[in-house]
Amino acid sequence: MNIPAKSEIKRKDLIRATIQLVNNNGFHATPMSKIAKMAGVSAGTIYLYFENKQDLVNQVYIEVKSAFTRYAFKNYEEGMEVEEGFKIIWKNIAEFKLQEVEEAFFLSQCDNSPIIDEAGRQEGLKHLQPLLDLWKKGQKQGLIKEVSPYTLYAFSIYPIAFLMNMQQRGSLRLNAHNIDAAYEMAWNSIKK
Amino acid sequence: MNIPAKSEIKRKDLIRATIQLVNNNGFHATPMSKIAKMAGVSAGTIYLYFENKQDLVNQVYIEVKSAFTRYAFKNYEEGMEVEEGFKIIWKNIAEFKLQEVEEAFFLSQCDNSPIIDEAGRQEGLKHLQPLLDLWKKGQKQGLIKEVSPYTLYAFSIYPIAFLMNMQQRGSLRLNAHNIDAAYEMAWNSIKK
DNA sequence: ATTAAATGAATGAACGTTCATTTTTATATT
DNA sequence: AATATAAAAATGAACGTTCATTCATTTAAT
Repeated sequence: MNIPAKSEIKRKDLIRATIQLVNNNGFHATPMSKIAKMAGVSAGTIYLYFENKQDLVNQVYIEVKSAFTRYAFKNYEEGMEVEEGFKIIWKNIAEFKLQEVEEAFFLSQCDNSPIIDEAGRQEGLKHLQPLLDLWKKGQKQGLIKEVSPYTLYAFSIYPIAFLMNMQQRGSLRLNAHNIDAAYEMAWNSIKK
Repeated sequence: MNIPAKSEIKRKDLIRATIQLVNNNGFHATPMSKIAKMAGVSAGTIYLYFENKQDLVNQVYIEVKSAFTRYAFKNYEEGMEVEEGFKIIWKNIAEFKLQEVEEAFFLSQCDNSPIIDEAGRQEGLKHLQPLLDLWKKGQKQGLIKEVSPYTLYAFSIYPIAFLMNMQQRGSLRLNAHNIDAAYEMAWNSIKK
């Protein structure tokens, strides 16, 4: 196990603080001074780790997005049957959004607003390639509807974000039973 | 035909400007001075129509949300068969999001961020009641899955917002054929 | 003793909001 | 119809605050 350098600890603290504050107040209503205070450093220190505020949130976005992707493809291998593979990935994503609430909420806020510039967004999109490949394979095998990957994503993955938001607001309580039902709906919508 | 008072024209101009600017820059990155300039009034004038900035976006939100709801239930009547009624409402919502892009984009941004305070959000939620009633009827008749209305919404309505965002970013081009396919996916996910 | 890391007060730009003043509109008087 | 007067609407410069960023100085590490 690597012992992280102190500087790396501070960087993580800053990222954690940014996520929390942006979740609660939004990007522009989150002053650098508060981020610094929450991370336990002084205002100027942020600029040793990040160029400026925009660079800070870009880096946070990319970091969280790739944590998400790592989580999404846990236990998944390319050789798998289409339905089995999809189920694993779907459940991973659901689990991430329920376990890592702060990070998931941050992502959904970024993905639905102009906070992140186009460069950061492109960077974040790449990572879902294995899922797109799986869908393509499923379409070749006649298992999955012949619609664009965006449409498949819209009906099978995107709804998870809504469920998470509702749970976050206390309007909904998700348990294993609910999640199984939701998975069935996702699969029913994309299967041929 | 009513001729709107001049003051009402200015109010509408301010609302239109707010939608456009918040869509492009986000709420906090949209100064009152720019809203005023785009609406063709001076900064101080805004405060004759709205208490303050928060009140402005709250009112914009409520106004756009109720325009959306009116659109959603066009040609719908309570006596209808469940599947027919759902199809009409679904297509209305899709049409709104494709025709009234600015307004739809504004709503999706508000619904995924802390811009709108809880009061405004509650106000906006009420309006979907007829759809919730229709779903309840469908569940009684054994036509629709026995899951919470949030879950039904997540899989059948919420995806439309994603498709619209992608079309807005040029990643996707929606035509009548696409939309029919998308409707099938929505129905497949919620039907029993 | 040298280098690197961190600090936090200072700076200047930008913002929301106010209000004394001006401009426009409506009403009354000749 | 023309003019005078009052009321309403609109203006935009000014105010106080907040913010991102900088940098001379201090503290810690090597």
